[in-house]
Amino acid sequence: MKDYTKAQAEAITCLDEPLQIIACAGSGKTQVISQRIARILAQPGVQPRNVVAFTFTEKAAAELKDRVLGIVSRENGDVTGLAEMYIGTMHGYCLDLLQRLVPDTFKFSVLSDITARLLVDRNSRKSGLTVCPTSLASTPRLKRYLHSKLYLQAMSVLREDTIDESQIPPGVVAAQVDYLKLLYSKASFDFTEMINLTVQMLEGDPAEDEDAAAVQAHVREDIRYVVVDEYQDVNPLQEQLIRGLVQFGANLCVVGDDDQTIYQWRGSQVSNIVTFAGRYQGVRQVTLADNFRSSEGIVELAQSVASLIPSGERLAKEMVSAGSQKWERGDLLALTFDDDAAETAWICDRIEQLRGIPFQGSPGAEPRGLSWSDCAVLYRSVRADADSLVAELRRRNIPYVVKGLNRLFDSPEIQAVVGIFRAMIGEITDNDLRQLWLDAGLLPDLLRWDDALTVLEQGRDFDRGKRWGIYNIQRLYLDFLEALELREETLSGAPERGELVFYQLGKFSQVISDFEQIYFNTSPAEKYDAFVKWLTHQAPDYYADSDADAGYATPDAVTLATVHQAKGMQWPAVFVPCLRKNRFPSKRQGGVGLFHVIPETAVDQPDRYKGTVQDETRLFYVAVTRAQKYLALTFSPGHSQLYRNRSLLFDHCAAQTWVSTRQSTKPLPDKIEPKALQETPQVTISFSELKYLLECPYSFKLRFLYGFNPPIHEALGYGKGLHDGLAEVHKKAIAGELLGPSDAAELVDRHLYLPFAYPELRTTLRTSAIKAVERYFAVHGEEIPRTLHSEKQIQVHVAPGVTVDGRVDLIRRLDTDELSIVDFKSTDRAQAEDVTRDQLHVYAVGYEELTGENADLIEVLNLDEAGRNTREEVEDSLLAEIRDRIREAGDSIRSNTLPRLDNWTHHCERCDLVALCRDKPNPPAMLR
DNA sequence: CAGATAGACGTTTTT
DNA sequence: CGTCTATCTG
Repeated sequence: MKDYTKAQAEAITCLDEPLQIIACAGSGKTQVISQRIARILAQPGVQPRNVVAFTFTEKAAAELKDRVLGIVSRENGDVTGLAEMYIGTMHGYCLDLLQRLVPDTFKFSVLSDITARLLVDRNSRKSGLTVCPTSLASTPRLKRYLHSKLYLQAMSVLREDTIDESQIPPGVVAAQVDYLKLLYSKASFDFTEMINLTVQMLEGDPAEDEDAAAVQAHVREDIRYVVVDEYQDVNPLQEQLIRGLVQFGANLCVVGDDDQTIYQWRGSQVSNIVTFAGRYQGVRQVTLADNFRSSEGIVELAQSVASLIPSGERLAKEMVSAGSQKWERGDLLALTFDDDAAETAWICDRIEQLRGIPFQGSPGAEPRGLSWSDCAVLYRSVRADADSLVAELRRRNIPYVVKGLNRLFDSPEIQAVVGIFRAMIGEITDNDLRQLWLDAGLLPDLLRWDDALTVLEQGRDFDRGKRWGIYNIQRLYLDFLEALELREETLSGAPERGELVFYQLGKFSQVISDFEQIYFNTSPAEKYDAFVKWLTHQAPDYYADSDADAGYATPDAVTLATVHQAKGMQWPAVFVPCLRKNRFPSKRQGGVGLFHVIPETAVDQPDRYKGTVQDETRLFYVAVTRAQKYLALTFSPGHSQLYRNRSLLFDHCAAQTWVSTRQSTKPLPDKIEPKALQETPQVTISFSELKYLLECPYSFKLRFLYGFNPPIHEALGYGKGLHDGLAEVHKKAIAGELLGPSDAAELVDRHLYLPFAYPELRTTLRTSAIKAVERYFAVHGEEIPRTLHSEKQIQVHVAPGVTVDGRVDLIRRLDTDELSIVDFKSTDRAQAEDVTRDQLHVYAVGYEELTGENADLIEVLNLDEAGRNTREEVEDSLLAEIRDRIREAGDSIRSNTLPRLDNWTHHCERCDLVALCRDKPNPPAMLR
């Protein structure tokens, strides 16, 4: 405990009172939370499953998990059972909770922003979109495509915020009812509904609703400690969730910094954190004021920025520098330039100057030379302002990464791909298409073009068969690429180009999946027509700010990001350019907005959704506190009238004594060898991903790094439905309730969801599913009471930062008293889950980590009529070997060495993406 | 010099 | 559609 400050130690040891930790920037918050969780776990009688910790992002969760694991294994030497502690996002928690305890939701899947929009657009009336009234005189109704985003925002706000329902127009209420009806009829959650339904379960009457009773019983029995990180960004619905989880007396600890609230436009409410102590009884407040990240100059500057926020809207606190960095005159700069070009040039000059300057991460550490990745340029808007810097960095050959902006549809490669479908419906000629592909540099082998055209020709023929499912867009796309024999290596240009192009092609495969998931059951001609229209008019906008990070490897490059994306990060040198009036603080937005659907007065603190000067000040505070030592704030007049003047934030900073307004002419210290700080990224993969990785690293790369998806199969959902049905059987058995063959039809009807099947297939599959369940009861009925666990969540920690997680179908005690790990297998041709011995041994490793107990047997139970079951002993030698192989697999992801198999194997035979990898070997001459 | 009016312009994003 | 700026008007 002596490495901690007094405040930190107080936070760590306070386990029994409601605790509010106010953590200033760089105060070692994550370390404190992890240490506190380790303390909780060390108490006698506390099990890992008694602890729930929420983070804002998956990334933050991975980091926290790894820290806790590190501390626990160091201090206790044993991490058994830790997989049962939940550390993750609230969304993930709610989804998991529902799909464990509420059988009706087992079959539900989650819509992304994009697929939710597609669903609303396609069902414009049924979703309520076009019937939802607005207060606009000129646009009395919302329009398809144009307003689906706004409509979804309103649908979220209505559920997430504190709303005065009496003020909501009846038409809007009716629209919302329609929307939810559609969502549930499609067995889908949007991001809000996972939390909303969980809250309903937590607040429902257990006497009336058996699902609510099950959820509440679980919470009452298991949850004893709840920790909420980034508490300042919690919205009212999430606050309700937290209250529901602690309603039976669990301890609550919230951690946050009100000065860093930057998501109020998404509904988060600063007042949650500001009034926390007044809303819960006997709250202990601890302020972590020591900043271990930045120099005194930066801390003082940040303090002066925070003081611009009116005192009634923030918690009083005084951040102090712990002296981890030394402030020197000239580290902090506020500079003005005549134009954009001069500003950009200076930033590049400065980055080049700083490269190789000795830097110590903490006092006493070995100095290293700063490198590219130690510099970050943070914008209010990357989209609006970053172009000129990108051009200059490229001109100077300085490596850089622009976060979160990919502009997928701008690239000639994607335009060429879009051309395939435009040509298909006759919007452009085949010659135009060829020209597009030539211009994009995607035709290494012109001879193959005719084969590709044949694929197109066949695709155009809508009289091939009656079933709409055979007119599969994804299939056509992959066939087209296959006909061209397009390979990563054979593309012209620099070697990295192949990787870049494949990344784009893979993203496009994801675009097709998104579309086809919603439009699968549309007549072929209409479907292709709608696809092209969507690709030209909507998709570029939908995907404009979609995720662009390619894998886990971190390049040594300058980071360009928005301030929002920089949250939680730090760099030795930070640049904040384009500090222009109306940009930062940003001018308020016009346009058709939320309050044209929902009356402003019905919402508590409606200003959140509009953006205030205080919000912008908090955002700027976040930007400043990212810097460890060097911080440059710059301004040059923008091109348009609106952005000609200096930002008031810039002027405020320039007036601070710690800041220089002219760069010093004194020479910088002597340079040493630049050495990038290599952070080992956290790698978390699922069992199914691991399966691909162990079989063929390149197949893993194509699927999970590039994003290629296999075509949708009409029977998709069959295997899942069977699994879910049996899961309910076994879960009920654990609770003491035994189902039998007469329940088979009801089970299948509850769990089998076949969104892509045509009517005839649906009937066939339903019948065979019922038979399979009946057969299961007939063959295994007597063993059902021997269930120990069903759908058991397990995790394997192989090496620091490498986690594999997944679920084991069934764990049971045989009549021989042996412990058996069981995997169900069904012939679901869409997702032929081939369970290998390797994979089952991974389960055995996971089970051992979870319970400390060794499994004796691994079994595969085939649910098919003709299928064979297998049963074999767990092999200890294989267990050790599998650990090594997973560790290697983790390393290969991090270093991005994911090569093809050396030669054609049986894995290639069954791989549905093999066309993107290699040719089929020629059959032996005799067979030709 | 206050007030009216025309014209320019349009952010951030996890789950 | 709303906000900010420049310019015009009395």
